Amino acid sequence: MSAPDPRQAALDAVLALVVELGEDMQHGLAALGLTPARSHVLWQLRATGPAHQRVLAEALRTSPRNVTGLVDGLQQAGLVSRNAHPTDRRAVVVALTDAGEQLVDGLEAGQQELAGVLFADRPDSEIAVVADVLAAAVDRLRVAVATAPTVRGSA
Amino acid sequence: MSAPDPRQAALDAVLALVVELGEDMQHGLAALGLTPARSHVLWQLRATGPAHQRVLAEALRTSPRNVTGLVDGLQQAGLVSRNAHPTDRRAVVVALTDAGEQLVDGLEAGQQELAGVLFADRPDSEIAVVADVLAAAVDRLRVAVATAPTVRGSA
DNA sequence: TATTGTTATACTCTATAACTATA
DNA sequence: TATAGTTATAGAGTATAACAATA
Repeated sequence: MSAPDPRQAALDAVLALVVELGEDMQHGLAALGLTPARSHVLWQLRATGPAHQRVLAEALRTSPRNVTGLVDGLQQAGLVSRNAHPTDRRAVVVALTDAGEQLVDGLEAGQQELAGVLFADRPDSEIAVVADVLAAAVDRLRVAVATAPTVRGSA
Repeated sequence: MSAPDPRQAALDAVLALVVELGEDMQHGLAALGLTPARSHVLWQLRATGPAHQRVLAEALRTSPRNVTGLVDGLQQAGLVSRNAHPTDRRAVVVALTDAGEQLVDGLEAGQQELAGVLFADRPDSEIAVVADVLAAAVDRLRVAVATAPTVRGSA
């Protein structure tokens, strides 16, 4: 379609990857009885260890109400447990169960495998450029979002 | 965190960009009274012209039932119209209204602006590498998904 | 008999507001 | 009075199944 702006082409590729990646992830998670939102909770707990629901809500950038629902589902699936806070009887501490921890380990293994599939047959030098440029893009986007209310993409 | 596999680093950057990009898009769309799913319909209609709902369902990889709901919302917002099919009285042809077309134009302009923001201050040579590697990654992912049921990522 | 789109039903994610129990 | 988490309510996205109209 007539060689466009290289930046536009790069963004197009990113967006296409987003779509494809998102669908594959969703299918993979569904096969494990998970949803993207619930897997976020698991990843977060694994990164930070046991956490208050309020802290989880902030980290996931969602409402406390939503965390209640997500933790409900994960607890029912036996992937997390709700524990009493040692000093604050209002607070709930959410922690990964053994099954939950095992499941996230599996997700991480899948992710590494995925990285291999996506970038196979490409020299490390190119991959390094991609990682560098995209990491910088994330930073720029964060700054832009913080400055202006919204930069605006689409999908 | 100890220099990891460059491929893993690149995937991490992609995923981080996905999260940040996704949130910004969602905010931008919400400001226009849109959702990601509805904007997909608009983009699709713009790419292909007026379409049957059944074709839309396939293109969006969702159920016909879902298309009914999405088109309902867009029609109510005055962005698309439902028209009779010339020969098949069962079928409904969905088309962008002028307002809908205008809105997608605006989305595209925002997308181009976004591409500029993300990749500012980077030489074209690097951007070209990124576009090339990511486009290849999308292809590989599609093949992998078609071959194995799911490659598995996470989020 | 097959196809198009709909209604019916259900589940998840998300958000806001009101409420309870603590602090 | 403020905070943590819940219930109440509502809208959107998605999926399956049953159904009407048409092919």
